[in-house]
Amino acid sequence: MTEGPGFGNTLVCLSVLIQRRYLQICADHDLTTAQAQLLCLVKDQPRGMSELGHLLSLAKPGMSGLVDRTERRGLVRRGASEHDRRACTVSSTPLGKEIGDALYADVAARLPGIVDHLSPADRQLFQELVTAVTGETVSGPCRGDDAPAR
Amino acid sequence: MTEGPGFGNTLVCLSVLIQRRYLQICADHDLTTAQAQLLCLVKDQPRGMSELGHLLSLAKPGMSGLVDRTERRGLVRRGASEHDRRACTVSSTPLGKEIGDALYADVAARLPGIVDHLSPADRQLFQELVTAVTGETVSGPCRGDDAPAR
DNA sequence: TAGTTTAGTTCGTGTCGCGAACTTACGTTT
DNA sequence: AAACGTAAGTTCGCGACACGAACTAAACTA
Repeated sequence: MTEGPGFGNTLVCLSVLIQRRYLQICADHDLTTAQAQLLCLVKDQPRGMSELGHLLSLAKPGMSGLVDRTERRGLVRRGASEHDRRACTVSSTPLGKEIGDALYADVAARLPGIVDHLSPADRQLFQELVTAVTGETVSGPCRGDDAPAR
Repeated sequence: MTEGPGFGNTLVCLSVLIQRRYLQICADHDLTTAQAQLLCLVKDQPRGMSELGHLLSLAKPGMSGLVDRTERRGLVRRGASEHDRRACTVSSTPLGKEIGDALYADVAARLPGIVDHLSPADRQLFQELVTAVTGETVSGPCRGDDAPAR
């Protein structure tokens, strides 16, 4: 137990810091964070609803609603699955792909700004550690796996 | 620009990781994250609505609603301000204080679990860097100041 | 005293996400 | 083949959350 008692709370503060900036970036692209995350998962490949629900830690009604709203904005599209007539796949429309790519680039450009006041060496170190913490899952955009409970 | 293109997204992943765990801890204390943050800010001292709105980055209707809901649960109380009959202060009830303290302790105990798979040396390093990033604001619970725009 | 600013509230709207109940389709069993 | 259990999504009703606009009341200012 090397951590001081305040470390847990500091982590919350860090998360809030990131979330606020992320929210702002999403808003600049006229997206909510939920729709942004969906778009990022779908912009380069179609995915099934249950897969998305698992990645985003959403139950089925949550996924349905999110896809509904995003589809209504013309960013995403439901398609039929090949081998299962119950299932459907979610893919991005050209507009969605465009917005998703722009958002991704903007996140890459602007989010690291929260560490601007660190020295270059510390920035580098921080980046490596964050990558280690989030898991070696550097796979593409953003995963969301997290053993839900303990 | 030392950061790789994926760093911004990695930060989002980290934030999601923290948020999910935090959400679970809050749920275990029967709190939403919004109410938890409010409670933490108020459990050791009364604060005014506008101060809270600033700390939580909420507009006035958002604050009113949040305090409404939290007050309805008996965790928080509105009181009159000394020098301004328009203003009101928000303070915690004994129940709110109790729950807030328990939540705070639980956050301190369980949130650092996300770095469990790091080596002790890396953990220590990570903790220091996160503290540096969130600002020297180690003041008590959790602040929320963030220059809203870029 | 009149006009302006400030603190909070109320109202209407939209996003978000849950549980419960349901429909449809798949897979298996008998 | 008919029947059952299971899995994928949807719909409904609910509550939390937070915004802009419009409002009230108190404080400040001229």
